[in-house]
This record gives sequence, C-alpha cells and structure tokens, in this order.
Amino acid sequence: MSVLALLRDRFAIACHRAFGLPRNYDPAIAAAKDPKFGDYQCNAALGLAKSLQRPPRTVAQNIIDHVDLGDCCDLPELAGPGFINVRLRGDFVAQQIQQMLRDDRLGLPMTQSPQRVIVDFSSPNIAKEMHVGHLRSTIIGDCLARVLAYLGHDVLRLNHVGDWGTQFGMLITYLREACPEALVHSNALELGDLVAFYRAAKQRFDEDDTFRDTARLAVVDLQTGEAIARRAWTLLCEQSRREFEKIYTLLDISLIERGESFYNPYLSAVVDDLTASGLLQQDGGAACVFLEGFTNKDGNPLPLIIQKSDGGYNYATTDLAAIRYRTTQDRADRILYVTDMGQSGHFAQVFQVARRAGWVPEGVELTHVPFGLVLGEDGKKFKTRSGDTVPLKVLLDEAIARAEKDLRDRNPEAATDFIHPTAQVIGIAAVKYADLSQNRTSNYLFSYDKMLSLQGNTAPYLLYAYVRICGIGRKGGIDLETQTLQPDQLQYFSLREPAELVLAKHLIQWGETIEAVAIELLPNRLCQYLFELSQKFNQFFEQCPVLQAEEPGRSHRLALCQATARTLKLGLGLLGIPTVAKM
RNA sequence: GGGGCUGUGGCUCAGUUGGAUAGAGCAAGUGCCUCCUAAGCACUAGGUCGGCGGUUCAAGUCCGCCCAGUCCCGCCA
Repeated sequence: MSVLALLRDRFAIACHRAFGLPRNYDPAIAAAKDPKFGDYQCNAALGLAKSLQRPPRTVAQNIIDHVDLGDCCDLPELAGPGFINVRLRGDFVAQQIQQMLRDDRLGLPMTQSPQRVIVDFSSPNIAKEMHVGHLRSTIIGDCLARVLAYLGHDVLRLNHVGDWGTQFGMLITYLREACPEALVHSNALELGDLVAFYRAAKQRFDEDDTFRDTARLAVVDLQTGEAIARRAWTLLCEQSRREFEKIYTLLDISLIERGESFYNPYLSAVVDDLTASGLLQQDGGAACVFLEGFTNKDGNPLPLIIQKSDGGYNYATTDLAAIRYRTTQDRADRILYVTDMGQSGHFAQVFQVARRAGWVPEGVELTHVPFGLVLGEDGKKFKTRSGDTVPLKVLLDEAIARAEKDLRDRNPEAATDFIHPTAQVIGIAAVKYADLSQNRTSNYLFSYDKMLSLQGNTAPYLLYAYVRICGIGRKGGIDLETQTLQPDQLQYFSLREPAELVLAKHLIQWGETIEAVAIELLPNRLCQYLFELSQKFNQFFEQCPVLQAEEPGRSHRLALCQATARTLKLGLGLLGIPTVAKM
C-alpha cells in the first residue's frame, strides 16, 4: 500500500470516529508542497467546517485527536486556517525502503482488477513517410501501454495503419502511368519514391477530373477484390511496412499491425445494423447518422457520414466497425486512441454513434488520448527549411549523430564499440524523453539542442544519475543490479543525513506515481518523478560519500543507491528508455 | 457562424480533488573538483498566472463575457 493510500485510510477512519462520516470518506490527502509543512497534508477540515457548522481549526483538532499514526508519523500538526501537517518518521521511511528492496516490483502490487486494454497508437499511413506526428503517438502510446501492462492489465497494442481508402486508388492509377513496375515487384521502389509519387498523385487527383474518376474506379476495384488492384495494393503495403519496421526497431516499439483494411469485411454490417436500428438516414445521397449536440453552420444537426453517395465507406465507418470488433472479438474493457487533438471531434462523434447503436457494452470505456502538435523552434509546424515534413528516420539519425559527437568530445579515448551503442541510446532517449516530459495535451516545441542538453529535465540528466550509481558499484566491487543487500546489514537501517531522508521519502512515492500515470494517462507525471529522483540522488551524492562511509552507514547508503538505481531503471523502462552503465 | 485546445518570469514548461508565500529547467550572475563520472552541486536575481466580472472561508485551477493564437466543422484520414 502506498503511503498516500495509507494516510488516506487512517484519516478516513479518524473522520469516521470524529464525525460519523462514511469509512470511505475522502479526507483530501495531498503531498505537501513545501517541506516546511511536512511530507503530507490533510485538508479535510477546511471542507468539513461548513457542513459541521464548526470552525475549521476545531474540526482539524478533532481529526487530529482521532487519527492513529503512531507507527508512521510524528504527531500531526494543526497549521494555518485548518491544515493538518504530517511528517513521516525516519524509521518508518527506512522500513518502507527495505520493503521496496525486498520486492521485484519495488513495492507496487499488480492491480486487483485487471482489464483488457487496447491501445491504438502510432498508425502511420501506407505510402507515406512517418513524421513527427506519428512520433508523438508512437512514443506516448508505447509508454501508456507499458505502464498499463506493468500494472497487470492485459494490453493489446494495435497499429491502425492507414492502408485503405481513396489514396490507394489515386496512387495505383498514377503508378500505372509513371512506374508500372512498382505494382508488380515488391522492391521496385524506395519509400521516398513512393512518397514523391503519392504527392504527384494527390496533385493530379485535385486538379484533373478524369484522373479523379479513374482513381475512384480503382478504389472500387480494390474494394471488390479485383486481382490486379489487390496485388498492387499488397505490394505497396509491403514496401511501406519494411520502412516502418526500421523505425520501430530503432525505437524498440512492438505493435500488432491491424490496419483499416482489416475491418473491411465488417463495414456492411455497420450500415445494416444502423439501418435496422433506425439511426441511419439518407441525406444528399449519403447515408448518415445525425448527431446530438453537433450542429452545422445553419444550426441543424450535423451528420456523420457512414456510407458515401458513391457507395464507399469512410473512416467513421471503419472506426465503428473497429469498436464492434474490439468489444466483441477482442473483449476489450477499455480502448485508448492515441491520436492528435485535431481528431477529438471525430472521436466524440464516432463514440456517440457507437453508444446510441448499443455497441458499447456496460462498463466499457472508450477514450481519446489526444496530444498537441510538434512545432519547430520558430513556433510553427515542424518542417524543414524548404517546408517539407521531416522523415522520422532522418530526425532520429540526427539526434543520434549529435549525441555521438557530444560523447566523443567528452570521451576522446573511448572505443567506437562503446561510443556507437551508447550514442544510440542517448539520442533515442533524448527524443523520447523530450516528448514524454511535457503534458501531452499542449503543443510541443521540438529542439535538438534542448533535448540533448546535458543539464535540466532531459534524458541525459537522468541517464547520468544512473551512471553515477553504476560508478559507485564498479568502484566498490558491488553489483547493485543483482546483489541484494543482506537483511542483517539493514537491521538498524537509519537515515541520519537530511539528504538521505529526502531521497528515501521520494523513493517511496514510486507506487502512487505510477498509479496516477495509469489513471490520468499522463507520462509527464512519471518524467517529473524521475527527474526529481535524479536531482535528489545528485544532492545525496554530493553530500553523502557512500563507499568511504563507516558501517553501518555505508550499507544504508548502498541500499539507497540500489533502490534509486532500480527505480530509475524501471521508471525509464516504462518510458521506453533503456539505461547505460557508462556515458 | 459553431466547437475544441492553448495563454503562467527573457525562453521552454510543471502546477494533482479549488487549499498555506505560484514551482522547475534553460539563459544571466557568484561560488565549489586532493574526494564514488563537474553531463554535477550550492547560492543570487527574475511573476498583476491574457483581461474583466462572478461563485467560495479560499481561485492559476470552477462559471460567464471579452482579447490573442491554433486546430476541427457532409461525402480525406
């Protein structure tokens, strides 16, 4: 049980005893914002004062009189208008650290109520290059999937790739003229060529009516399963998939590809069932569901188009079919869609129709997990100087190259077989961490210089804290990763130095932090925790020599090092970032 | 026209359920390597939380209006 949960429980009991409130009353426990207010505070009295018709300080005193914290805290203090400040006792903290060290999970239990969770993320488009927008979805989605799986949920990671629709008719039609080999051989084209063809095809589609009609016919061919079109489509997908795999390997992301085309066989049933339930209406030749709470320019209900006037389906149809498949076949309890903020309207609409159609079983949660745009250092959409989107491969290689240069400057003697893999870890870590460390809902300013900076809230700073601990282990001949400290060495475990206690108190907040990330779906909370952990470790490192300390203090400090190292490694791991022993 | 999101030191951002004197990092300035990696640590300076009103014992946080930026709004995804 986390310290937060423990205190919540104790204060709920106190409120029950003092005022007859329910046992599960939420006593408003929060981590103290300032160390001078202790470690945690109970703010229940301020809220209760009104309903109890008593002054808040009296209420607070009443709670203090009834709370039982003898095993874990000093006497609670009444402060200000009615705050109750609580300070953890050193021996209690030490005992919690020992518990962490005895447990592979650092004291964080698996969830009592595991769910089947689908995380729908990354989702690049076939025949297009992955760009920074996919990077955010990929990194954030992967992190959330890792955290939920770690807590014991059954996570299905789905890559809902854009492998179907109008763009293929367009592309196939164009390639028939421009590069027919690409429709027959799987390795005729590089993805870069494909992207260029796509762009040209799009231009023709927008400008040339005849081309547009031919392209639409090609889509119909594809949808009816016509052999030549189908083969061309398969080849295009294969060529793209090879490129995607390179990126996923580099980023250490695992995903199950289940693109839009997968739901093709289920689309007509969506239309049939919506017709049967009376939700579907014909309007201007298209089959639509009119939405509640969405209006168009004239104030009339906005339609969600399920079937186009040409008989084709669109992405709303696919998403509805996917919801049905995921709730019935995959038996999902929770579905997370990690896509950019711009799609929030679309998901609100699709979710509404799915609910009204009765396709979302009781207790199943559909959540759009939105994120903001990636901006360049000029504050505008991230592009090259010439205005092109930056391919992800280029961006990642650049980060690695910069990390490598830095590493060589600092370690001129080092061998390439050290520099190369280390630079790769640091470069990728920097990109991932820069993204994850910001609240995902806001736009994010992409800057190589900032993410690779050696100071501040960056991946290199955290990695360095870990490296320092490894250094202590090396120097002392102690393998902190595997060698657990003997219980008798910890028997009189005590934390005398302020820096020891500050570090230890932060370490024991690990569990409540991860639980908060899983509820709020905000990886930046985990980043914040790890950054503060690294800061507190560095302060401890400055103030408290470990190896030269006398026993039993030496063992106690080694225990703190071990707990910090394991927490950093596990925490970074949940962000999708590996550690290094030297840098 | 409707809707979403954003607005917090020079810059980039945190800010949990409404709680005490709004926090970091960068940049700037000053110290600290005989010592486990100085990619570090300590200290200084910097704020009308876009504006106005409201709710509340208490508002950066909730509500209303306004301003600025940005994204979305029937047959693209």
